[in-house]
Amino acid sequence: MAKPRQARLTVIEVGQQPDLDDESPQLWREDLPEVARNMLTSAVRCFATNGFHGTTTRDIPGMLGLSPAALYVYFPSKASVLFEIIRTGHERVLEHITTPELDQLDAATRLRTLVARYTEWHARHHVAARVSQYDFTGLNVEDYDVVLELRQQTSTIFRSAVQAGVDDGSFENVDVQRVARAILSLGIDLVRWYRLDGSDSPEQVAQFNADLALKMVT
Amino acid sequence: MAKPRQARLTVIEVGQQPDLDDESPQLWREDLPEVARNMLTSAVRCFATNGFHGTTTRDIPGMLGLSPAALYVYFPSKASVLFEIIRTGHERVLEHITTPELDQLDAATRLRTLVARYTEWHARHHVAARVSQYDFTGLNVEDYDVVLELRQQTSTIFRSAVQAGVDDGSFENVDVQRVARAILSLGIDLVRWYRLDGSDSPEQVAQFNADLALKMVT
DNA sequence: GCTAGGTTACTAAGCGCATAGTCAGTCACG
DNA sequence: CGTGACTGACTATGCGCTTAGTAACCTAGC
Repeated sequence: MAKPRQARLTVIEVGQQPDLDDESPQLWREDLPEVARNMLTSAVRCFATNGFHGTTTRDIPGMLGLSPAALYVYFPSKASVLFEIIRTGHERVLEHITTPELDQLDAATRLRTLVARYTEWHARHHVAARVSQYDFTGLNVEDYDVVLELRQQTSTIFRSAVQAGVDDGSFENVDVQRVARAILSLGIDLVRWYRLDGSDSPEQVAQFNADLALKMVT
Repeated sequence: MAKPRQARLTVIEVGQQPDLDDESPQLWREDLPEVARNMLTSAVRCFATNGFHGTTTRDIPGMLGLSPAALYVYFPSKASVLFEIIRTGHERVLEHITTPELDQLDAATRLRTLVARYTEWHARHHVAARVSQYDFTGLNVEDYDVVLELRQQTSTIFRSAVQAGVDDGSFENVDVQRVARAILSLGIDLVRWYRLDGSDSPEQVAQFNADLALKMVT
């Protein structure tokens, strides 16, 4: 029986509170070392619980049973960990709602699909999404700009979908900007209260929000 | 001409960025000294910009041109400042949506009024409301419980209003819990993006959200 | 099979600075 | 001369980050 490399007990179980359980651990880039990906998962949980400024550089590796210095083996700074999380989150949600077949659909189905996908993603990754939304201001200026660009691309996709339905007459003549904002609000605000162990499955909230979006435009 | 008591220039103008301008300064308890109320206004702006943990005890009195120690003349700790802000915010919004004549109205008008009032309040006090929503987790346990109670009262008012319409048949047979949550989301998520100097007045967003709420139940 | 030399994956210790909070003291005003 | 309003100077602790070091493992040569 091999002697364990690491004598100290890992405290990763502490992070397994039900409200911090989601699919965020599967989010990270494959080319990162496994420990780096664990570090991001740990950081996501710390940031989601205490915020970026409320989390210390000891907390993040500490959750993995590693020493404070271990963080700096994989990341140059605490801020770079935050950026990696938020950028990845924004990229993933964008690629999840961007599918080529969407343009072939009629306006109503297109909007339904978009809202359902957006909502389901936020439900499945609500811990990482919470960090992406709430600790946005912890980013430094250059990083902020990168993320802002991704956010604007996302908004544009929703506005276009609403606009398309208004143009072809299948939706009412609604205020496109405001309706798109309201639809995004429903998806984003989910991260404030959603729990995977609650009564609503990701698919159920997704369907519910898609229904609401359709009601908003008719 | 009276020599100014305070030689140092006040930096209160720094807080007058357009996105930090709202009616929060009128929120505080009348029985607090004027300087204490200024301190709360200053703290609201700091917390809204950098979060509770991202704000130092020097920042808050510093915005008023006062020394670091001045904060402790009016408040026992930084955490007590946060609590005063969040508690006051939650109390004020609750008293703003709780009006006796509401029960006399038909279900649709009642819901419209409720949503419009809730939304308008969040628009007018979006800076304080942002702190109330985002720095919620900075509270210690006892304080958290006090605020949670106020939040639950607010939720209940919305759920009852939706339920009433379902019961008397003026609304569709919707999922009351989910619809109420979606309506609250629209009001709360406002604080993430709303600016008083933007294109939407508080009355306009209020009307828009009230319309959306009605669409959700029909 | 055994070891020298190199590599991987971390840690122990701590530096310098920032931060929350304290308290004796000061100063304008009545 | 007292009082209310506030400050200067301070302390103890916590924080982000660095650096030199090391245990465990891998590989090559004999």
